[in-house]
Amino acid sequence: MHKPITILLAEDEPALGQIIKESLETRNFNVLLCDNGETAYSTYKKEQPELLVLDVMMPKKDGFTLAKEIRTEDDTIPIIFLTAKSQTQDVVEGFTIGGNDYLKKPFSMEELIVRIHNLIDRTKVQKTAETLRLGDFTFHFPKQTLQYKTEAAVQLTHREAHLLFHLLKNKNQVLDRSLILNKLWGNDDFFNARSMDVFISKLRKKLKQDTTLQIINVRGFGYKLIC
Amino acid sequence: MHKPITILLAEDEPALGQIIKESLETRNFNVLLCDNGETAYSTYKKEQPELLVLDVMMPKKDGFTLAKEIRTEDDTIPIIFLTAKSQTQDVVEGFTIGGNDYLKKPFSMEELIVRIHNLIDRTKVQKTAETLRLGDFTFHFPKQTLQYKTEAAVQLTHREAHLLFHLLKNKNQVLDRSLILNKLWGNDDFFNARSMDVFISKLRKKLKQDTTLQIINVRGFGYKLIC
DNA sequence: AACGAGTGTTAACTAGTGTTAAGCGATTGG
DNA sequence: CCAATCGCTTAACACTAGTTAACACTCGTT
Repeated sequence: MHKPITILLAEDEPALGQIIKESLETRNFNVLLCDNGETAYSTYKKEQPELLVLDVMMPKKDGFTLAKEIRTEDDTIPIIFLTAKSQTQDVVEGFTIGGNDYLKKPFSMEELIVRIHNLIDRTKVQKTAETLRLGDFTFHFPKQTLQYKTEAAVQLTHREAHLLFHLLKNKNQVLDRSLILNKLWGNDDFFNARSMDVFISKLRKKLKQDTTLQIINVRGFGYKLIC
Repeated sequence: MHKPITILLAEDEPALGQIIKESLETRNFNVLLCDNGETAYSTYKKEQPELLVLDVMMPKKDGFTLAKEIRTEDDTIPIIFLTAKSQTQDVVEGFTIGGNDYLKKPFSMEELIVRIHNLIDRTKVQKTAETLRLGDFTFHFPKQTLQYKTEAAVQLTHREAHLLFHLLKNKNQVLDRSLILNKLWGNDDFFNARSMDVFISKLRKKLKQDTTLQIINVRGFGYKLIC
């Protein structure tokens, strides 16, 4: 059993807010209910929830404005907007950028729960893929950059970055050849294996500034990144 | 306390105009009263009010004509029309699209004030929803403008704006080439793909003031906007 | 109708990326 | 110790993407 996820729910209509809160609680979420944008903001600051469900039309501070403020402090937290039917499609769609979603009222509780799970999964994936330290290097996987100490960051190619990412994820363990080949190339035939050799060679070259790092070969099995 | 909102009131009947003006002023609005369409237009140009209350029947220039002219310069400003009972229903309703509302004479001052507040809330919500943050840039999709910090906003073309919008909507994720091509160009043939390359190039140029932003290529798949 | 500004497409050239090939080096089991 | 296999490295190649400029088209103005 995982520990419950805390959701901040801002909804000014008391009856609806209570129904949503209770439904989510039966799904083992921890729900903080606020009835306007201002208390929602202070609750956010205090409790640091993992996800926000915000009604767009609220007294004192509307959902979009609130979202903007919170986004200046955390631009990865997933947000679901609850919108009245009067809201035009494209205005709302414009706000679905980057970890946002929206739901038109009236909606079914099932829909809401599905979207909550989607967003949580997506951000979990993203979090594992941030900046990684690798000896004297800083490896930023999303940006595909590799920086030696404070020197200028070197741009890696897509293949290089993914290969390094997998090696790093399994650092100090043997990483199976065919496993990577299947994951990055789709299959582990002879030619792809040769191609991978080339990339291992390239990575070694790019990592040799830090002599404590080594990609060593385990004949017949795969590679091991020592660090 | 917020700073007062400026309302342009165009009403040719002096007594009525004065009553409305005074009522609104007690509600802390700043009211500019004009008694015909032409002076209303020049006052609009000079003062840039946030909301318009226009009598439909006015000497020199009627309210609808005036609204049309103003809408060519600002198509989001909320407008409330004051109509005589002689006005047919559908003519008036046709004009309520897009941030407009209307009120049949005679009306109560309360009604007017409620509608003013509604429209102002609605446009406030829209405005915050429409401006998107992108690193140090502010991207306004409907206006197709891109502003670096507090510098003057740069006008984007239609293609540039749409492409950037989709990249932003899928920020930090790979956005499939053929998906964008089908969405923006209609199909993903060779020539459109070359055309898209050109726009990616243009966007990179326009975004390079903020070095934390990058449009990186994922060979064979598409692009990823890092921010 | 002619013009010009602005926008998007096509074309030509350049740069970058990943795959294939080939030769050499290392490791291991017989 | 030698042969077979596996891995390493470099370079050539094919393909994808990037950049710039020329061209074509649209639209509003004169």
